[in-house]
Amino acid sequence: MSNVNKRPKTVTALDAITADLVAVLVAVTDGHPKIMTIEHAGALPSGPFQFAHRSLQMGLRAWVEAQTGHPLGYVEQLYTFADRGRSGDPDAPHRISISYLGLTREEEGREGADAQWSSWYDYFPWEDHRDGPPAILAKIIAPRLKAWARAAEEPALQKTRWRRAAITFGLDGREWNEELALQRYELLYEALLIPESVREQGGEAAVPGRAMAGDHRRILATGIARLRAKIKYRPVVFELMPDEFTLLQLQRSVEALAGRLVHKQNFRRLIEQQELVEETGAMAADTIGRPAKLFRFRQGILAERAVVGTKLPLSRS
Amino acid sequence: MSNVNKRPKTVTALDAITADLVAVLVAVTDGHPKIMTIEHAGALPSGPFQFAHRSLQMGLRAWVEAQTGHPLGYVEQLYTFADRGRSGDPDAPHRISISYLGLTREEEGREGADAQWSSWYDYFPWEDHRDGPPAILAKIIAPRLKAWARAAEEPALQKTRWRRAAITFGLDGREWNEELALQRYELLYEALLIPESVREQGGEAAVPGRAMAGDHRRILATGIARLRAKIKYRPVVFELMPDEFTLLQLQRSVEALAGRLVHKQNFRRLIEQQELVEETGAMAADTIGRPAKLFRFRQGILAERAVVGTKLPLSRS
DNA sequence: CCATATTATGCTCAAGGAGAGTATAAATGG
DNA sequence: CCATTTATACTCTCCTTGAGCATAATATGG
Repeated sequence: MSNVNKRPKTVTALDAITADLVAVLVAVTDGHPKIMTIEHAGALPSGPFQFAHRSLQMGLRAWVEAQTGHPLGYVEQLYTFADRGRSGDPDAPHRISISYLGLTREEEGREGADAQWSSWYDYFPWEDHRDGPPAILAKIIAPRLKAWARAAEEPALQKTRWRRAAITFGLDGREWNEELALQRYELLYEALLIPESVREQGGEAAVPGRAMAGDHRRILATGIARLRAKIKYRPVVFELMPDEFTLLQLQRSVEALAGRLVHKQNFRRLIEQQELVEETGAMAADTIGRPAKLFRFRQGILAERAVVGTKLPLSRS
Repeated sequence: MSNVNKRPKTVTALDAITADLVAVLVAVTDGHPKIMTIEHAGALPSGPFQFAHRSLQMGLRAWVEAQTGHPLGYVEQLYTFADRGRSGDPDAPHRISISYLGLTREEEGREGADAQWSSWYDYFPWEDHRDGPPAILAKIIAPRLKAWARAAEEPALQKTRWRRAAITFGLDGREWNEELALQRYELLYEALLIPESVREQGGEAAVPGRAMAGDHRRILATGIARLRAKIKYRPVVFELMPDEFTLLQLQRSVEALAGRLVHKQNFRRLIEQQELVEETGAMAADTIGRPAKLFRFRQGILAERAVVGTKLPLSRS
């Protein structure tokens, strides 16, 4: 153990490592959760890591703002990937990818030629349960996972596999848990049901859902899972909202991210009792039905809530 | 934006980056939360990053087991630090530190010459509230933070500073929140009240608590905060327990990590109703008072609970 | 003008969970 | 036997949460 803390004194070519940033930039535009993509919606924005800033956070912030013109509201580090074989070429220089989650608002005409906003459900069609469980689940995913489970040699493994599938995808009468987005992707990956794993290890059919370069879709799944967990106890949704909004718009944004519906009255109760918002005095125009009050996020509450906590109602049942 | 995704083709010396792993290895020995340290308890175990494994997780696992002989139960990535100026020398090769949290059991005679187990409250004496708020809080920390707040130029900033201090440290009648360990460290760092920041930016007095090399104490604080949050909804405590244990021993371990006490009866109620444990049939020997039943962790439940969730009672009041 | 659709908003209720307290049981050491 | 210590079983109350009912305010089509 005594040699563990010896730090390398020199950097040789053999040690060569490159690091880059990968960003999951999220916005919600009238009920659609979007992510910034490049390469014809086939990759997440990424770029070589620069040490020009005091911290990774600030580096990412500056980088995103320079590249996209979007100010970044909330930033959070997601995960650092350095798995061998990510590039496919064993002699390639080792690459570490540090991924971040960032929240913004979609703004018109800000994207570059290569950059665009894409709905994240294009990549994960099984994740949107706002209109009930998507047909693809029962029709395609469940049967294939069952086949995968049955393909195991030992009966014990068959059972374990199927139980895992049932838990993560809410099959066999189990509840759907929207926070398991990453586990679901990883399970499909392991079962060779998505192009990314088929590409690497060879396999047959894939499940619907747009693929991405490298492991970008895994990174996106990580971001979705993290954000879905976070909105339940931190007021991060507000970063995605315009300055003024109705409570229904706020609710729709939460639902868009969570991929499931929320009880309207209870949602309002929770929002109001936590004093997260205040009335602007104005009413929403151009709406169907009874006009709604406009609200704005209470800035004063931010400092406190950012540390402590907030609750949003997302039932598990 | 179109140049964002261009990956660097060659690695030049200018790009040189080194990566290393830093581990927060936690064990609990009869009520004392311990971490593995090296360099006379002045640093966390760390070492150059090897790409010899399929993933960072597995790399860390193999590395820790080789170095310490400890099998690693639970492993979780904490954070990747790459702040400029971490080494002090601006010409030094850039270093990225990927930190991990690992849970084990302390075992006799396994440590190397340089490695030892240290109580984590040696580094964060203000974090242990099992015997009520530590005296150091009211006597030393609160006054110094008040002075720091008052030292601000503008009255508004003074107020903001003090409010932040009060929230994170539970002052002014606010509740203590054990999960804010990282925020507390960062606040003290910012207020130049700990050796690490004084060392960097110059300052006066420091608050009690052992310092560590580099930003290791920040990493440790990150690990503590993460673990304290995690034990409330994932059954990770069991990784720290021996094969058989009494419910009180289990409770004491939770309390050691959380740094606060738990209502005994409610703790048992929650543990039992979740079917996390099963009786071994044996009773604890060599105890004072009425002998307690011995329990073991229900292995069967692991697969399910690892995905879903568990609750441990840690009141906020 | 009225019926209908659509959204906003206020209120109630029942079940479950969480925090806290009481009471009793089983051991040990004097 | 008594004090002490730990184990274990219940109970009670408050709060939260999920869910539904009822009503208000607007627009539209007939």
